[in-house]
This record gives sequence, C-alpha cells and structure tokens, in this order.
Amino acid sequence: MDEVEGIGKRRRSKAQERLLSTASELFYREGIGATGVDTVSERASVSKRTLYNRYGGKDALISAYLRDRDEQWWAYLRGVSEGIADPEGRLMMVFDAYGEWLSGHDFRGCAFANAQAEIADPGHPALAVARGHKERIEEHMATLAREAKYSKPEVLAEKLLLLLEGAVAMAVMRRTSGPLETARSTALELMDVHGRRVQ
Amino acid sequence: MDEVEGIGKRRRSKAQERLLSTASELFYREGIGATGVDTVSERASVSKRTLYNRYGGKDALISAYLRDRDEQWWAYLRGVSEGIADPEGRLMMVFDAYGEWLSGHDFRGCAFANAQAEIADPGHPALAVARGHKERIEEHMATLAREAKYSKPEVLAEKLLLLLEGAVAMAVMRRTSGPLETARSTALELMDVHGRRVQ
DNA sequence: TCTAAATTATACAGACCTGTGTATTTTTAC
DNA sequence: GTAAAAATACACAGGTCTGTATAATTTAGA
Repeated sequence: MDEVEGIGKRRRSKAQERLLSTASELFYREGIGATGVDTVSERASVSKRTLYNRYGGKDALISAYLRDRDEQWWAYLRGVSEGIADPEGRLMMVFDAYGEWLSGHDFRGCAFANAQAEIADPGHPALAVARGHKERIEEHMATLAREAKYSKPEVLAEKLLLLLEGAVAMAVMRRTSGPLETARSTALELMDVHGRRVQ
Repeated sequence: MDEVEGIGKRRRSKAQERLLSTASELFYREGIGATGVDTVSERASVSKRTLYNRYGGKDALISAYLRDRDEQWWAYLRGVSEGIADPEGRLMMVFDAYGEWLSGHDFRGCAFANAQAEIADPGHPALAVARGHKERIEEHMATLAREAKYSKPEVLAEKLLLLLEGAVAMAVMRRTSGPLETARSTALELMDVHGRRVQ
C-alpha cells in the first residue's frame, strides 16, 4: 500500500530512511534543483518507483528533507545544551551550535535559507517548513531571554536571530567562521543593552 | 566579431542590453537554475545565437547579471544618499535603502545571497562577484563609521552588515519588512555602544 | 508455509536543458 | 554604396529532468 510520508502511521522502512538521508545530503550539498530523483534513488540503492510510492514526488521529498534537518538541529542543540542550566548560557549555546556546526562539514550555509532562495513559488510546502524552523528558533530564544529576565525578551530574540542568520550567510560567502564570532560577541552586547530585570 | 561581456571595449548593443535586463529579471524572480537560456533569449526577443556570441554561455550571463545588479544597487544608494551630508545619516541610508527596495517589487531576497545558495561550485565566477558586492558594502559602511568617528569602525561595520543580511533573509521568509525595521533600530543601539571619539 | 505487501528492474513518455552549426538577413560604419 | 560586422532562423546533438507503466521478485507477518 502506497503511503505518503508524514501522513501514514506505518514506521519508515529502511528503504525510506536511506532515501531520506541520501536526499538530505545531496539536496544540501549540491542544491535541491541540481539534484534529480534518479540520482537520489541510485545513490540510495533504492528503486525510483519506491521513492515515488513512499514520497509521492520530489516536492514531498524536499519537505521531508527539511523536516528531517529541523529535527536533527533540535537534537543537536539539545545535546550540546544538556549540562547548561542557566538560560543565558543556553542562549549562547545557540550561537555556539551554529558555529560548531559550521566547521567540519563542507559548509553550504543554512539549508532552510537555501531552500527559500532556490524555491521561487512562495506556496511550496517546503517553505512552510523553513518558516516554521526559524519561528521555533526565535521562540526558543525568546523563552530563554524571558527566563533570564531580560527586558523585552521577544525583541531581543528577534535581534539575535537577525545576527545569527546574517552571520551564517556571510560565513558561507567568506568561508570563515569569523562572522559567527562577531555575531556572538554582538549578541552579548545586545543582551547588555536589554539589561536584566532583577526579580 | 564575437565579443565577450566585460572584456570587449565595444559598447553593449541593444540586443545585449535586452538580454541582460531580461536575464536579470528572470534570474532574480524565477531563480538562476530554473531559468533556461532559451527562455531568456525568447523573452528578450533576441536569438539564442546572439546570446552565445555576446556572453559565451550561461555562466558568464549569470556573472553579468550580478555585476549589473551590483551597479544598480550603488546607483540607487547614491541617489537616495544624495542630499545627506553627515556620515551617520548616510550610514542609516543603507538600512533605509534595503527597506525601500523591499516594498514594491515582488521581493525575492538578496540576489547575491540567492546566487550563493543556488550555485554549489565555490569556484563559480559569479560567486566572486557576490563576495565582492558584500565586501564593498561593508567597506562603505566602515568608511562612513570612520568618518562619523565611531570607535572600531570596521567592527561596527561588520556588525551592521550581519544585521542587514539577517534582516533581508528573514524579511523574505516572513514577507514582512519588520525585520528591516528591527535591524535599523538595533543598528542605532550598536552605534551607541561604539560611542564616538570626539575629535 | 502461504499470502499480501513492498521493492525491484526496465522501459518509456514528454519535456526541458546547454551549446553548436550553418546559411541568411539585417544593421552599422566608412 | 559597399564591405564588414551583427543578428537572425532553424535544426540538431546529447544530455537531463519528473513521473508513470508493467511485470517480476523479494520481504515480512500470520
């Protein structure tokens, strides 16, 4: 029975998992438009028919790719934030996580921003996933800023998000993690500007 | 005689101009990868052969597109900055220019960031154009910050660039100019942090 | 073991892609 | 007006793309 990712209740098959991880790597590294479904299925050693039976088409595979990326990102942040108790430290961990994630991998920038840049149709379902991802990051930072008792935590969170996104965009262009460090130190300055309501 | 854009001394022909403006619009609105050379030549009412004789190929056309975009951006900034004498005002004009540019057009984000996201090959000549564009903007802001006697003008300029780039990226995702306004007000706060060396 | 679902291999349709070849016509410059 | 440059129309090569059709095969559960 053909099952569409995200709707079906049946757990992912191994073929489906392999398709997703392969698509994830190729879409990120080579670009979404530049990666064909034939390439994905071949590299995953899964027939193209299965790809279409499992995902329905390329568009759904793109959405699944971004959803997977979103999940991985949160898992990664959860991991590195594990020991830290104070909200300020956890706030800075978002910057550190971006920075760490940069080095090592052949860095191709933010998968969500790249998808936004590549997909012209604003109604494409994958773009809703990308928007949701950024929204959750901002909310996460706003929550931490609130817990740390900064004044206007939502405004602070938006500022920090702008710094982060700009830093990633510039880092990928310059092939340096410098922008991330600048963003981090600037974040501290902005946190200082927002002061702290002592309870 | 076949002439390659950027090397030849002969001024652009009308056909070449039409090719460039058509490519510019399509590359920006639909994406570089999604726009074929056939489409460009048809929409420009110029034969495909002329496109190849003039530009040599699609890659060179992409580079020309970004160079053109860069020129247009500076012309626009020059225009809106015309009356302003003080460097601080001119610094804020960069933010205003980004914001103005946002509204009106069907906004698809920063053409240079989009090219960076779409083109996987880091050696592609168009990416050098994109890098140069951002570098010049940062230098421009650093010069203004220096003239306005802010301390560490280069550092301030980098911070402002990060805010700008992040704001554009978020604005295109959210379809709001809100991020640009946030970036603008945050820029003022950072300028305050950097104080002013009174001469 | 037997049955039903999942996956496979293979071929194909129809469209699009970049780039070239060639002969003809138009435009430009002197 | 004439010669050279530019642009045109048209066809074509050799790929790639998404998506589908079909029949055979493998896997997994009762």
